[in-house]
Amino acid sequence: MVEKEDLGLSLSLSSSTNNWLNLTSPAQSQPQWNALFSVPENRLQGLPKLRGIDVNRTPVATALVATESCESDEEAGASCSPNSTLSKDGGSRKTERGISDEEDGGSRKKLRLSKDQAAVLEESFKEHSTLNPKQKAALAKKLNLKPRQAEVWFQNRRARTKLKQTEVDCEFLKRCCENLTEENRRLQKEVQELRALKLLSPQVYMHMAPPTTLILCPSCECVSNNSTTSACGVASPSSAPNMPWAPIPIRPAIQRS
DNA sequence: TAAAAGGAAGATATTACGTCA
DNA sequence: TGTGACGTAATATCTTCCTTT
Repeated sequence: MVEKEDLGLSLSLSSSTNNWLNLTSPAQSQPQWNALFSVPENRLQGLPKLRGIDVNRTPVATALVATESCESDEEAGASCSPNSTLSKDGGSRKTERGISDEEDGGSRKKLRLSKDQAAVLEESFKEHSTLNPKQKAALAKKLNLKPRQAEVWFQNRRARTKLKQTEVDCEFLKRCCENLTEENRRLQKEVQELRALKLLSPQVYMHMAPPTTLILCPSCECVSNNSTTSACGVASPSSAPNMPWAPIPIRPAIQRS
């Protein structure tokens, strides 16, 4: 699968049809996601303490053992979650074996990954945002985690990346909207001025330069007033006669009588 | 060859826990 | 010391893609 995070700017939230809108934006310069998501040092420093408990061992690890059979299934390619159910009222979960976490000896606990574990995961994520089963197993083994934990970390990491990207895209579109609104205002004003000019002195108007023509590039929809190439560099009709170019006269058609 | 069924994997929504101000 | 906000691990469910029949 194409890594969507690498696609520059795309607003679509669906997985396979995210090419409906592609805009040149600051995001194209590939934001430094790792900088955006880097965990503040001061936050990490407190993590290993955790009241002196090695979160990867007890009692969390003990509770996680309850899902061990599930993990082994997963290694064979099966997923755990569709077979488990959750009672919404108490958060008491029953596994496919019919044993709730509480019956297993503990409610849902969550561990904090150590600084080193997080760093390794981050490094791995830099290389590839998804894990194949082999990579998952290797990474889990390296970090002394369950494969499911590595998988979950990557899932959440992808979600965070996408959320951040969406925020950036949203900001960019806001700015686009503001710019277009301003441009529209300016053009409206220009139209009014030209209309007034035409009314007041038709002779001066007749000697003005011909209207500028904007070219709409069909591939990227950028607009250019260059007669041979669009802003994106795609050749215009004169050099590429097969391109479905659409010249846009920007000055309103004013009858010259 | 098209269609239905089923599974795998990722995306998304939500919950729950730990930390900090 | 209690509490609310926040980050994030974990879970549940949905969606998409691919393979098989």
